Amino acid sequence: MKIYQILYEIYEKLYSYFGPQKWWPAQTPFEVCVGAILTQNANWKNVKKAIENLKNNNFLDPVKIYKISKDDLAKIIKSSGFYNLKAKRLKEFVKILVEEYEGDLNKLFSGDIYKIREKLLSIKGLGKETVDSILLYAGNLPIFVVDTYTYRILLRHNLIPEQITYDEIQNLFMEHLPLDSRLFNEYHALLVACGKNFCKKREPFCETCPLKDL
DNA sequence: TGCCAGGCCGGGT
DNA sequence: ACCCGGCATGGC
Repeated sequence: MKIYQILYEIYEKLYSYFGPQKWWPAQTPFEVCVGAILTQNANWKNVKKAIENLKNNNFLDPVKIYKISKDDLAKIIKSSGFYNLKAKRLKEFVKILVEEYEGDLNKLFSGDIYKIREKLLSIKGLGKETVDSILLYAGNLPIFVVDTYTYRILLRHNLIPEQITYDEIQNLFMEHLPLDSRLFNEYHALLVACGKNFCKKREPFCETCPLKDL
């Protein structure tokens, strides 16, 4: 069985089980960026509250976040957890966005995708998953997002070794699938759906998972 | 009710 | 080059 066949089989099974996921759950590209930072090791429901709180206070805007103090911002995003850290990270992000791209995500996203990726990765507090989420879901650029669910699901089906790196998993998808942002968008979202509903931590294998007969 | 969530960084070995 | 503790809330 070829790798790409397995990857397609996973996709097909998840898609027919869960249906289209319509990701990212946000109304604007900037909201995607904020969500990507706030969701670092956090429950999405808590992140949603934090984003709602930003909206209600009229702070879901690059320049507004640029100007507000870190401590005030931290209070608004409290429910997302690690709020002091994340307030700092959000401000680091908008600092670059405002000072170097006129606060315009379209300017940030124009040019070579890997140059943009390096630029974003140079911002303290933005790691690979956060940056790739921003590129794919805010920028609509064809990069595959790897997260803990991706790793856990592949590992549980013995498709990868335990000590594999982020880049290796990402390459697995990107070298064997067409570089299509719509496909990558849906695929990652489906893996998250599967991880949230079935492939839980601590359970050895899930008998009701749509991927059980892989 | 404890464990976990759509990570990342910095310091120690 | 790895490994680990710290960061923190709220859902279930």
